[in-house]
Amino acid sequence: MNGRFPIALHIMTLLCSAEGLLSSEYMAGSINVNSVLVRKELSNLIKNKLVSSQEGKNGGYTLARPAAQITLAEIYETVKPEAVLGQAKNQPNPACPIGKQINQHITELYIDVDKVLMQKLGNTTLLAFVAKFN
Amino acid sequence: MNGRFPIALHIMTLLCSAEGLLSSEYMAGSINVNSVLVRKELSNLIKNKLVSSQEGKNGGYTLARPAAQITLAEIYETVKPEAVLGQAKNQPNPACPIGKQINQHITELYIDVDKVLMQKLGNTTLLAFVAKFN
DNA sequence: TTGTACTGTAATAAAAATTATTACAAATAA
DNA sequence: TTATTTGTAATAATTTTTATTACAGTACAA
Repeated sequence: MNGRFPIALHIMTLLCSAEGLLSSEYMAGSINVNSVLVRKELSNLIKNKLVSSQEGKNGGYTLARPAAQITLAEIYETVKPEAVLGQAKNQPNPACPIGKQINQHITELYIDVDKVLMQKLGNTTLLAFVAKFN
Repeated sequence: MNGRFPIALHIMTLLCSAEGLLSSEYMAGSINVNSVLVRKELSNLIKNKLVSSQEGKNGGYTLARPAAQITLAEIYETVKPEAVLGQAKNQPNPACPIGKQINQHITELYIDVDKVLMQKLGNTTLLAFVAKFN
């Protein structure tokens, strides 16, 4: 697993608590990662309609919708990996009766786990998450 | 995220459906990864009392307890990463009011998510998981 | 209309994590 | 006592992640 979700959440938190537009440079300063990485993640958030941007001088980024209407599930959705609990890159032996079937059963398990996870994350709005900050 | 959980689950599934002892070499053949990696994961499963081993010729591995008494939560526990939904390696800017606090709030969120996840995985025994195989 | 400060994105490099390989000591069955 | 297996360390190869550099395009503002 990588750091995409924490970074996306950090971005969304910053945007939620900001007045106007924020630049990727400013956010990179708060998160403490490279600004190109921030813009890449923002580009992804824009594609998913959670953020909107304004190009040009004095441009920047802002939430596309009210924070009360955005859940953590939607944010996670934008960075969600193929496999919730990890994906091995091996190809199990098709000649083995277990190896032949295991990927299918893991996939089914992951679908169930994902459901539970999304339900949990869907319970918290971005606004509620940010409200916890002092 | 890495492939440790699928591999650990594959190991446990093989052991569950086996009669006697299985060698790491055999399991590596089914999983299709290096046998040293399998032994490393087995070593971890042994440390967590889910597997026991027998050294020497004709040695191998077997479940330490009946599969009906082992849940997927216990298996996940043995490979669980620090951060369920990913960990960024950045150190957020302590001079930023958001950056200063975000890690604490992410940690709290992760504790909640972990609870839900473990509950879900705790509902399925290894025996039940393996029963799905044809 | 020109300079400045942004976004957007590609290409590449650096760093970190994961997996594979090699090697060998120790155990135990035959 | 030989063969087979676990246990583990050291190292190499591969893959993934993150950083850096570069620059085109947009829009504001003097």
